[in-house]
Amino acid sequence: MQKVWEHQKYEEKIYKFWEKSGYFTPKPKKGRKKFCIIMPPPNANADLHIGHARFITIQDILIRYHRMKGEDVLWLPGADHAGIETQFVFEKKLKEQGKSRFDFSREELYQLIWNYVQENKINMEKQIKSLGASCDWTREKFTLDTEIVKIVYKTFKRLYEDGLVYRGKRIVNYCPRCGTAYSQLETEPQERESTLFYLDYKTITIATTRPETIFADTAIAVNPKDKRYKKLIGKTATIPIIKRKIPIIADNLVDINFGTGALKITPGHDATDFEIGKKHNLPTILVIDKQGRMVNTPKQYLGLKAEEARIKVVLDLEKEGVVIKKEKIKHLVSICYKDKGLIEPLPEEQWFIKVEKLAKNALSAIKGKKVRFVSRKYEKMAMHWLSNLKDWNISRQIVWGIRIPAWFCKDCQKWTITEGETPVSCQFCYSKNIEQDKDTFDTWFSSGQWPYATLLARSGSKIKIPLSLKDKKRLIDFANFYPTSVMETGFDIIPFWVIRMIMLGLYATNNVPFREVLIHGLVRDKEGQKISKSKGNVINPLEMSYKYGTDALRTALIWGSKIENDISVSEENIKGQRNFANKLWNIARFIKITKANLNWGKEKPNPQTKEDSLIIKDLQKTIQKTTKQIEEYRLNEAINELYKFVWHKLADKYLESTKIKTEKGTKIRKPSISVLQEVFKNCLILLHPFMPFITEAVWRELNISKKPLIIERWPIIKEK
RNA sequence: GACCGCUUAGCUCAGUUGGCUAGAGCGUCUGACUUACAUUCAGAAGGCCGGGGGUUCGAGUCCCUCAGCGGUCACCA
Repeated sequence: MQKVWEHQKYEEKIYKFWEKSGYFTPKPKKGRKKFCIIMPPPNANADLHIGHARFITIQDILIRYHRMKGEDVLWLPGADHAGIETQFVFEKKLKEQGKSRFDFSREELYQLIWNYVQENKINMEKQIKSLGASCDWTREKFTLDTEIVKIVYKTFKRLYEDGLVYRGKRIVNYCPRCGTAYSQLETEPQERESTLFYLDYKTITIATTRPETIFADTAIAVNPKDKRYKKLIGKTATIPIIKRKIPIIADNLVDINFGTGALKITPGHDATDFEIGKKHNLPTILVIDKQGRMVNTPKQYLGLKAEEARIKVVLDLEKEGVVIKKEKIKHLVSICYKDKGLIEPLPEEQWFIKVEKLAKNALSAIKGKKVRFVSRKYEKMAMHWLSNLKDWNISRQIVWGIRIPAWFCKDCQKWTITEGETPVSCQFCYSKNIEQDKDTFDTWFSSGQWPYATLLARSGSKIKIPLSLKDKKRLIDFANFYPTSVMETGFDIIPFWVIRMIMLGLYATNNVPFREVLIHGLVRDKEGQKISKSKGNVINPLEMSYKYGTDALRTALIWGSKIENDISVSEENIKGQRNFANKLWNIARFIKITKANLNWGKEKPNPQTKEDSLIIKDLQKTIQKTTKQIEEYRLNEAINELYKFVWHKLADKYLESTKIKTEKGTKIRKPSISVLQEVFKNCLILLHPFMPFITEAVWRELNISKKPLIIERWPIIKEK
């Protein structure tokens, strides 16, 4: 054995050995406990970052621990096509080459992105492997795999038949630059300073920040409780410039204290106004188109961008003398989460999921502890979201994704929904004049089905959704591993992903997709700052793994903070863990040099000195403690416990007490060897989930067993 | 504005049914060239556990309150 742990010589070989031997692939037996984690599929559009490394480590620790307990363990890896994200990244690349998506046909563009993603996927798999992830690559899934897509289609069709999917005209969050609508979740509020204009509508004065939309006004609303305006309800007001008369109506959505308490209603360009307009049967007028330019206005504004039009309109209003007051206010506007530009609320025909019922079922599953959140704060977050959800817009006007299996009949104006196959004709009037919707599904609609889709996909497509018990006999993976054990993921995607998996899982399978939810915090830098490229504090996990060893990186990623909390990681931390790995290596080396590794385990541990008894007692305590800590997901405490035991109790104290100096060199007291073997063997077992490479390497170097460590049994201490 | 969380050593953080002298890593300081390991060893300093009040035999831990920080949400035009 070399003087120091040289991880680079071992890691790749050991990983290949594990994978080739099939230890990552479960061979389920009846009656054995099952443990399953579906890996949150990383987006197949970039390198792994330190955050990925952390969650892969956490999941691998749990997986290895349960595997060593002798359970049937499945960790299913995957990759996400990540619709908008990926198309966005790809378009950026095109831009660098001086091209844009409009230079290609739909098919060409799809193929180009496909190739790009395939490349990334292979790269990503390599990176996950280098972190020691013991996931079952034979079951790897991609969100665009044929089998997965089939299941997504089926779910969509059934939702449609159940009346839970509808096509409706609603205000959507349209980004004129991205050329697509977004869901409620994909917009961000941003504080902006704007001018609030008080405009004279003859009978009443209103306040608005968007005077360019006055041409789309179809009413003025006041609060019914507002004494100032009671007499005016039912009368009319007059839009300046175009002099159109519009009714004054009452609606309690209007805030009495804002502006003048009178709100101009523009159903075409504002979500609240759209709602009010619907309630009062007001017409919808559009004055801004999808490119963000003015339409349906007096000639002088036509074709202008909305913000340019505003300046011109204000000038004209001032000329007319109807601007009563101007006031600077700070208010929140919606911006696109991708390009940070203004979102234009527009009424659009899109596919929506009615979420009320689904959310209600998800809520009661959480309340009934069918899904248990390990951390209470995140449970509250999920419940808060579920209680406030709006209908989910699942259409995206992009190419990269699963195309919606809906065909529009130009003759009878009805939609034919299929399970993916192209219909011969309209199912209502049999016209052949049909055309498929150009839109694709929101990525989260497919990843929301991930737990059951991945487990079912292996069994072929002859699956009915919802699944019946009869199906289960045939569907082995699904029967064995669903509901999965733990969903381990980041808090930022609780609303996008976690709650939707619960909703869709319950809907499609009548069962929750997972029993527990473990949410991890962010990786931060040494000072606790968020990691970002612009701050220049990026920690590259692959570089660190290469420099200090994967085991060191892994332990550093769970060291010191609770899983659910943010963690500070620095190169010094990783170095410190590298030192620990080296300490472990050198204990092994010492054992080998002194030939204390011969006949490993032949003799039962036979404590003779008080140090012998003490270390055996301490070992038992450590086993008990760490087992409990892992069970309760307190991985930081477990690794700290093991660190202290190995370094300070075993190496510093016990090992020193067994040394005898002879003329030929240092030896270990013979009667203590059996004790030392017992203790060290258990250290390797307990550390294996955290530091899989070095423990497996040492296990082999010392010839402890013919069986590899990865499938060695976790020790059980009987409680007294 | 609403909801949630945090405040413990110089720094980053543990401390889960309230109970030994409040811990870890890093950092700092003193000493050691001795060895399986200098990626080492022996030791030390450093804490009114944010402020105040309460419950209790006993509070870092439970309750109330104040302050500071952070997060999530929100239709205020």
